Amino acid sequence: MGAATMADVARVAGVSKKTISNYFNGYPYIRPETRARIEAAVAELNYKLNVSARNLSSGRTGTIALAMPEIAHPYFAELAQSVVSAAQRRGLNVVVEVTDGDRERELALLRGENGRYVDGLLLHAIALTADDIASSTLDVPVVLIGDRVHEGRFDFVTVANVDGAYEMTRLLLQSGRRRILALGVDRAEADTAAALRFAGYARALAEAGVGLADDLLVGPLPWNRAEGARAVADARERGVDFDAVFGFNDALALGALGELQRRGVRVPDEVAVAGFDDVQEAALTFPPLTTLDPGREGIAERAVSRLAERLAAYDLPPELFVAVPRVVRRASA
Amino acid sequence: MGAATMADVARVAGVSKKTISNYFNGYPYIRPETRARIEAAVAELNYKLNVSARNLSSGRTGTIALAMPEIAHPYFAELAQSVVSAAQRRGLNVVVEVTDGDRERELALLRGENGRYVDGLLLHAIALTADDIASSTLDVPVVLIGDRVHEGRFDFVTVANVDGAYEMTRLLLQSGRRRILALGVDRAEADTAAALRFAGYARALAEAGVGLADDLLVGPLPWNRAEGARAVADARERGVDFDAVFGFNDALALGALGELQRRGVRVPDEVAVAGFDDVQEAALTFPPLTTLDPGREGIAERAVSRLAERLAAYDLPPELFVAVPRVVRRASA
DNA sequence: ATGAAAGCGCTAACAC
DNA sequence: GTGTTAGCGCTTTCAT
Repeated sequence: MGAATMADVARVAGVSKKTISNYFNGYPYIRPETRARIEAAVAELNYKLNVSARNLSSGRTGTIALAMPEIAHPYFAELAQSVVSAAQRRGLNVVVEVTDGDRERELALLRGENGRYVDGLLLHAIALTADDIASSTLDVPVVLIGDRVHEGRFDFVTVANVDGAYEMTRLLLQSGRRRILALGVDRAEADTAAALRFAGYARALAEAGVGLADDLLVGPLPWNRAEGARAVADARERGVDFDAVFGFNDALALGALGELQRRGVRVPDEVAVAGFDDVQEAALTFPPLTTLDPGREGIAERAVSRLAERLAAYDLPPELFVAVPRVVRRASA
Repeated sequence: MGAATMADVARVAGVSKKTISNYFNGYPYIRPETRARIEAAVAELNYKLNVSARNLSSGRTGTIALAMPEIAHPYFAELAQSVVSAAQRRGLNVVVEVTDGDRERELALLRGENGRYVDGLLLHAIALTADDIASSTLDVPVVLIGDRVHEGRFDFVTVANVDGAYEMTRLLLQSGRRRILALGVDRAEADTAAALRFAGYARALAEAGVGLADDLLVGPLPWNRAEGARAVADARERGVDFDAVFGFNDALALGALGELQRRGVRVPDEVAVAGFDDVQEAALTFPPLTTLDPGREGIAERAVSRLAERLAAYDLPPELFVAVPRVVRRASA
């Protein structure tokens, strides 16, 4: 048996292979009657274009890879959704690679260990160092997404972490809060989200003449909900006095919010709560969470469009795109 | 320039092309010294296997498509994660297709309109009819995932919706609840999740000698959080008396839970709340949500492994796999 | 354990 | 508008 080929379709339709190829590639100048004969032949033979053959011949795959630590986390799920939509709009398919935030897996992608199977790579790495990134031997375009700003060979799409955290902290200060529990602090590595968001927090406090208090800085810790809840429970147990919580991501903030409610603390009257990410759920809690919208759609769109540009034109200089988060004020702060 | 090919690597390593091919395909009988020369040549030339060429030559792509209505919804995000993991374990890549639950897009996939670009399709369709599915002209294996049981040409992986809803309703009845608000009811189409879960609910009530009350059946409505909240608000406004809420998915249940809290109704003391899906968040609310775990991991694993089986062996009879949901009892009911 | 040669099914250049 | 031809870079017999 064996599936029908273009040659078969050409024969049945009584035209040349090239015309069939034209048909499938959207070439406009095909006579309506020819077109009809082609369509009939395609239906008769149940012909399916062999994309592998096209790929080999054209040197492109029409596919990009999206690599990220995980999919199930709301932030990444929403990002993946936006990336896939943006890619679909451009006729690109998306292969999703899950790295578990494992440096080896991230490196493997930058080394192209699986061979050349996509036209480009969108990589949200979390474990790679600047040197790792510089050492890439990949021969297709790469666009990095993430928090650590890596100026270097690749395009980079990131979020204004410092400014975002600064704005949110200012909002809390303006509403009269002075003892703001910061969840997710980690100053060990300079360019992580944890360090950058802390920097914004610290800057706002300094500007307002409010001192940094060690007992209000919680971290390093994993940025998930359980830890957010635990941190708040802990602070209360230890008798730490605070009138606001700023979770450096929504998961931490939502965990904190839940724990405060469990303890009967009124939000925002007694304690205000703010997050960072604007995941869908943030709008749906009670009270809904005040947070920072990083502009996920914009990030995805920019990352995909930049990759698409590189697919078309080589030798573009690396570009840095910084999305500016927008404060989304809801009832929690 | 042009990237290096196997022939180049063969030349530099001083072996034949076939040996290079063997090397990349995990053929074990290659002398260590040969292997070393190959590796040196690969590094020197920065050679990347051309997967398109391999695909054309071998007639396989090593890639499957996962098509679903959306990614950002927690249920689908978690399913996608599990599918990608299961596929990675088998050395398969996953292309994610988003259909928006649009029948035309779902049909396009079953018609193979994009040509042959994957070895198989995992389709979580929500709009397709049995006829649509029967009309598929796709020439690669298809495994359907979903709520509507479609016995037919394709393998089908689903959840025991009736039994699950029955068990949960029994649990509520056993804890003394008699007026159970059912969220998401829709009896219009026989084999939808809405109809099946309702059937389980009704069966449990009947068995317990509790009558169906029209004012306790809410739907049809979209199965999201806002609707869950609205349904509860509505019921309370209208003075409907209920001592439990069974949301036919977690989104509805979580919306209901939030609304009850907003209104100061104690959960589960005054009203118990139960859901269906066991999304991650269900464990993290306050109180944590009692729900049904459909066994997402198992579903994903089964769907992928069935597809992998079909990739290897043709002419397997279609199989129906029904995951039995497990009650996860938490504090809300 | 390795080599030689024949395709896989398409695209792209160019001709008409 | 349509046809001809020469590859794209592998895998796969079949030999050795």
